[in-house]
Amino acid sequence: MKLGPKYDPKEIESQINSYLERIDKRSLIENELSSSEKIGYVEGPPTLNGEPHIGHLRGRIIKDLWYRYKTLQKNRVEFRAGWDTQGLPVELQAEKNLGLTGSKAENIKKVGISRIVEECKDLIKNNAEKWIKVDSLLAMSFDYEKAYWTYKDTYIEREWQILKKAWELGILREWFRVVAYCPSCQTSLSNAEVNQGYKIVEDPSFYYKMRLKEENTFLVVWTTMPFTLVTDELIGVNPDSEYAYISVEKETWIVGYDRLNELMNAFGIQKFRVERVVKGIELDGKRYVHPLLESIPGLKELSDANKIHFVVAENFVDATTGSGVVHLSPANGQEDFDIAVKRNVPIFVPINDNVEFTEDAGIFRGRFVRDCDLLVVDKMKEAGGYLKLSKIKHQYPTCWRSNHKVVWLARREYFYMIDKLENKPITAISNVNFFFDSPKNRFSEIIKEQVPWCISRERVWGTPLPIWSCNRCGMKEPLFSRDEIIKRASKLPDGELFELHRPWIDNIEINCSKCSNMMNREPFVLDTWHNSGASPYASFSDEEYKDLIPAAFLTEGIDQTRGWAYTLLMENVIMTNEAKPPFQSFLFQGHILDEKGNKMSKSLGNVLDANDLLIKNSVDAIRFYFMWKSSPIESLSFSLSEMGSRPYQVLSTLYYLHVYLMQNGTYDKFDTRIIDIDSVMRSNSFTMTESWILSKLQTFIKTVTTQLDSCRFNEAAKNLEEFIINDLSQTYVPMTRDDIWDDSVETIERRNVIYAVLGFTLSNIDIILHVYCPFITNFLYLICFQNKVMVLLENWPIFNGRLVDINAEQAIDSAKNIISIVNAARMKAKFKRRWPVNNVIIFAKDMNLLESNELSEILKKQLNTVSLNIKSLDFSNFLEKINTLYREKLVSLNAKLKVNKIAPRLKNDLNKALRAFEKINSNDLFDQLMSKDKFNLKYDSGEIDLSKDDVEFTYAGETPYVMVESEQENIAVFIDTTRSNELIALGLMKDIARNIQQLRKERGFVPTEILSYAHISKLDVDDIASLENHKEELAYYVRVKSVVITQDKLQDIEYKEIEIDGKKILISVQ
RNA sequence: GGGCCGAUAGCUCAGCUUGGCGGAGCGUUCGACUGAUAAUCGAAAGGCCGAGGGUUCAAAUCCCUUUCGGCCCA
Repeated sequence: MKLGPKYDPKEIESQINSYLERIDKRSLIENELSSSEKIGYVEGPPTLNGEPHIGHLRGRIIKDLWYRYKTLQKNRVEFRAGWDTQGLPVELQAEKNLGLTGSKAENIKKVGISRIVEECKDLIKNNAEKWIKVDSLLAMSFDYEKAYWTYKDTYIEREWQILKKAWELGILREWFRVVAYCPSCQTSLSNAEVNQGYKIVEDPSFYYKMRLKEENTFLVVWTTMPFTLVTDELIGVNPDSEYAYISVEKETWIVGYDRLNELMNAFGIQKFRVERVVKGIELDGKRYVHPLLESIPGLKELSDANKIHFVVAENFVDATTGSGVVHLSPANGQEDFDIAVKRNVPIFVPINDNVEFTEDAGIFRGRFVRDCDLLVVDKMKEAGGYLKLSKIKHQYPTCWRSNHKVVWLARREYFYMIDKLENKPITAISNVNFFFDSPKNRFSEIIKEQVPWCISRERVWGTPLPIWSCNRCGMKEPLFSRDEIIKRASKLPDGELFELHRPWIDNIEINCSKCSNMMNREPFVLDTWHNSGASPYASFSDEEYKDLIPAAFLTEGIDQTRGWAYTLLMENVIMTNEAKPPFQSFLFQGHILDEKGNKMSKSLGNVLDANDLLIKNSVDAIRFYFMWKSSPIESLSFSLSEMGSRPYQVLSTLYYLHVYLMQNGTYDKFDTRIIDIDSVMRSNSFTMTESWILSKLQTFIKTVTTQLDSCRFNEAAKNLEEFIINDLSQTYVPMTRDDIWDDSVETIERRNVIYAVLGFTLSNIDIILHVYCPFITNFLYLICFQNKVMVLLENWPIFNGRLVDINAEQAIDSAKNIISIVNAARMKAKFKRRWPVNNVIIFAKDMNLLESNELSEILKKQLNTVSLNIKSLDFSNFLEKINTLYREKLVSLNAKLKVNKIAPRLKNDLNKALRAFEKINSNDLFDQLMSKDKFNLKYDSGEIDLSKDDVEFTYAGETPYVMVESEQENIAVFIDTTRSNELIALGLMKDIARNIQQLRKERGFVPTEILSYAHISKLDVDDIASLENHKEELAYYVRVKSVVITQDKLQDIEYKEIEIDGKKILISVQ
């Protein structure tokens, strides 16, 4: 590896990659950390249904940053990759790959479950390879050999142990879940599938009436799904809305008051009278008679027992649609179901797996439920409950595959009854570090909801639910391990090593231990969230689980709060049956958005491929940019051009700082590998500048460490930026540049001190920045320092109080301020910085720091001034301040009358007085005011005594001084703008030197090389004379042996024409 | 529909906890510096602090309402 003159990030990456391939990183680290404490990590496994895009990068960068940080701090991190392999997205992708476009049932019939499962496995294998490729471009440090895969039998068996625990604790039970069910595919749809399938469809709009039991009054009810009258259990009204009792012919009806007129219009009823109006809440509890009871035995049974068929007033009821009165069918709607549970009403579900009504539905038995709409309407007509039937078009979910309208259906499923965990989950997270308040609160809110978690899914590709049910007596028997299954099996068609997946697990025959009849496995696989949520336990051995869990640190996207983080917690609490979290800390990350702040999505076409980005751009810059731009919990709008600006500059500056050190150090044969900072500090050549940068470095180390500990990666990155660019590159290097330029033997010690301090500081930065940018830091470290085989084996810098020098920090910091202000004064005076100034006077409030000789030497050099005076000034009293400056003859004063003060006293004489005032001398006025506290102003017809309060003074630098003042910093500077011939000559010399240096660069000479001649021609006669006196200095500055000044061009010299202050001259160097 | 988060200069973001002259970096214009540098320095331009209301001597900051965007849930 070589430190080239040009920063080429991609070249660095390839050199570092090939270097690291040649060494055994893992065993080197293990060796280095053999006696260190082990800490645990669990990878939030990416689902392998697709390829990584840039949205995935943020999490991976944070993970790797954390790993490197902890490793440098000498922790042994078990840093395994993990892959989420099961679940619906994978299953759907597999079907797509197989070219299956039919319904689920058809697909299975066509190719069989085993073909689909094999395709799932192929697919995840392929995608994992793509992920690993992106990871390697990104320099992820994962251990892939020990990666966990959620579909592997060993993993599944351990996952089952959590189920077992839940079963034993009575947390796992059967219960109903209202699912969107596609009758054609005969499978339930996930929420995501439902959401993508909303369409405008046509449905019946059916109005009917139900008589109240205790009054001769009818409720007018509306539904778009007449078949649900078969499962009708309750009628809902809004508690706060108004309902009207109206008389129509001989009957009394109840309808929503807001809907009354429209409804009567629709029914074609002109003659009706509003009897009275009540609030919905008053109707609560009134019983009603379902007219079809005699035809539906199951419903009649419940109704006779007075368990159903009464009015409930509930907020969710919308009183502004239909009749304002809705019927509730818990078997066919989520809200209906929730209300039924809340009101302790039994759930009536006379529907089988084919979505047909069962025996309990009486005359409707055997019919597909949706086909019963018209039959129900007919029966209602016969029973006298019919009011009106029409059509309505509305948004309704359809199956994205078959286009069939989905049916909402209460299905028997398996649940974790989370409320049975009581307050264990919330206690478990009380001591978890979430780094920021908002995600912790959010997570707590979710945990407090305690909604039952449905863990079963009617799918193919997932962890099978290992519970068998007897076909005859209904006995349930769980078998939570392969051994148990083998023991109970009466037939093992695939042998003892059968795969723990469908279809193989379903081939096993088990007979009921009670009635010895055939048992069938409950036809479910587990929710894939259960699958990945089991990872802290399932991906480790018992021993490892004991040592590594709770894991030290986890991080995932903020969307995983209710996802993985939640399931991890619940499963661990179940597994331990204690308030134990599986993680000690959890950082939730905001999402990556596009440049304009829009979310990235396939439909918008703004998704950026990770592989592409990483191949085309500097990986260090990508990593640094992601961490630098915003706080990890905020969303991050990704902009390629922004990435290429500031983050790139930081890295490029760091690169050239190393180039600077090596270029100069090598010239003096300085060995950057052996730097003993303690002995350097004892050297006589160790100055305040060195104290300053080393002290700054310590503060920097302390701050950055704290910030990384609290996941303020962006703040730490901003500090890195500040330190590299402003402190090191912009202050330390310029302040020591002249010392390095000197190449005499006598000053070698001074130069060695600078090299050592620069090297020490850079090596510290290399280690700290390594967690962000592994390539450039390894590269620079290996070339310049190389204590170890790679940075990762180094020690994280520790704050060293012995290197702290607050005085030096403050002194140089204020010097920087002064330099800025003096530069402003130069601008004002149009005085180039290369021109030496005769004298600079600095007035400061706080003198202590500025009085050191060392500092004034630094200032003199940086300000390019012959002499420097530093004086104290009281900035708090305005008049005293200008008095001081005035006595020093540095300012000229200008006085103005404060008209609003004197006008009341002068009245009509005001103008006369003003004219008189214009004629007086401001200096005399000031003198008198200061000495006598008043000034007698005479004018035509009178006089007035002015006090200090009546006059406003302004001031400006008195020729030849130009003044700039910073009120904020309490500093005023004066520069003397007189230019003697000598100073003009010096300025000219420096201007020419600068141009010759530029020419050296253009002509490709190495900076340290001493050339033979510099030629200067076409100067004025005067300039030639004055420059002659500075030939030696010029030779020193441009590193040539001899400077030749001629009036006319010399032959055979290739000149370059330059312009200095409007004069054209010729220069050359060779 | 509910919960949480965000909105401040052309861009990216601090400031809000605990009210007191609206800030930084980038970008733009002009000028300066520079033999490590795509770095830096000076000056200028650039703002109804998303909108509306309230509390207060005083609001970017506290309270209420609202709009838009993001995330989660329905």
